[in-house]
Amino acid sequence: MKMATFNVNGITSRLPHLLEWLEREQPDVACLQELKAPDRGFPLQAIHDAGYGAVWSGQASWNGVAILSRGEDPIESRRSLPGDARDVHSRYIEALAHGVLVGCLYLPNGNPRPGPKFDYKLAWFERLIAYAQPLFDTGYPVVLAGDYNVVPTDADIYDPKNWRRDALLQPESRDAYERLLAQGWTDALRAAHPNEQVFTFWDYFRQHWPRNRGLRIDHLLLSANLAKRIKAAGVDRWVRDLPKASDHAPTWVEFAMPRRNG
DNA sequence: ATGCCTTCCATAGGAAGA
Repeated sequence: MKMATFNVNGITSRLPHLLEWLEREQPDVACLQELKAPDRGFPLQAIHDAGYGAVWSGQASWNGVAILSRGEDPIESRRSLPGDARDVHSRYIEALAHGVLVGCLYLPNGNPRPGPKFDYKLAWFERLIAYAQPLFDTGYPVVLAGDYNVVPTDADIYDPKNWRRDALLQPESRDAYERLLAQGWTDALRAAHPNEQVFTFWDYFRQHWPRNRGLRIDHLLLSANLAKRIKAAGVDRWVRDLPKASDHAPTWVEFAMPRRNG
């Protein structure tokens, strides 16, 4: 059982890459972020043809999240994060897929800082922390996967020097991430690769991809019962190397799961 | 301090990303 997260940076532009990736890697569940398309622009037919069911929450121009599930329709349980009825950004969707409750999130970037966007990021993070605690406490198998827009430590970036003032490295952002983990969640990539640098994002500027100047900002957080079943975790870097690639690469975790009946 | 490059929306160039 393999679960992945992929910030596509535009589902319309990236559809050929998405389909090529699904075909080659066959994730059982895929969380997508930055659809940058309204609901009616979601390419459901192509995704069905690839063998996946989907739920999605779109928005014109910005944001937008989706959950794909191989061979079944995900059962949607929620399509926004509670705690602020005025927040209309499409940044959270949740569904039951392959026996796991999957929360797919696109946490606000927060730049420029200081300012209202950084305040929004921290407020969104607090809503996530408040929502995640009772979810963890249910004991249900849960994955909270997505683009967290947080570089957890200085080991998760090629060189923190030029990013020191960026919202992704702020002590407040990192503290919020660590408080979320302190509820009991396991950062799958960190757990599977405790002593090596793993990047999931390389920006379009300054030839950062060819020079492997990356950041780790896409994370899969696992409930306790899933964390003990981690078999492997990694990043599908070949997708970042395609022409006209997203600036993020698909990031995944594989579990050793008991066979389900049927 | 800003631009770098890429997306969307629209059809020029601005907003946003990170």
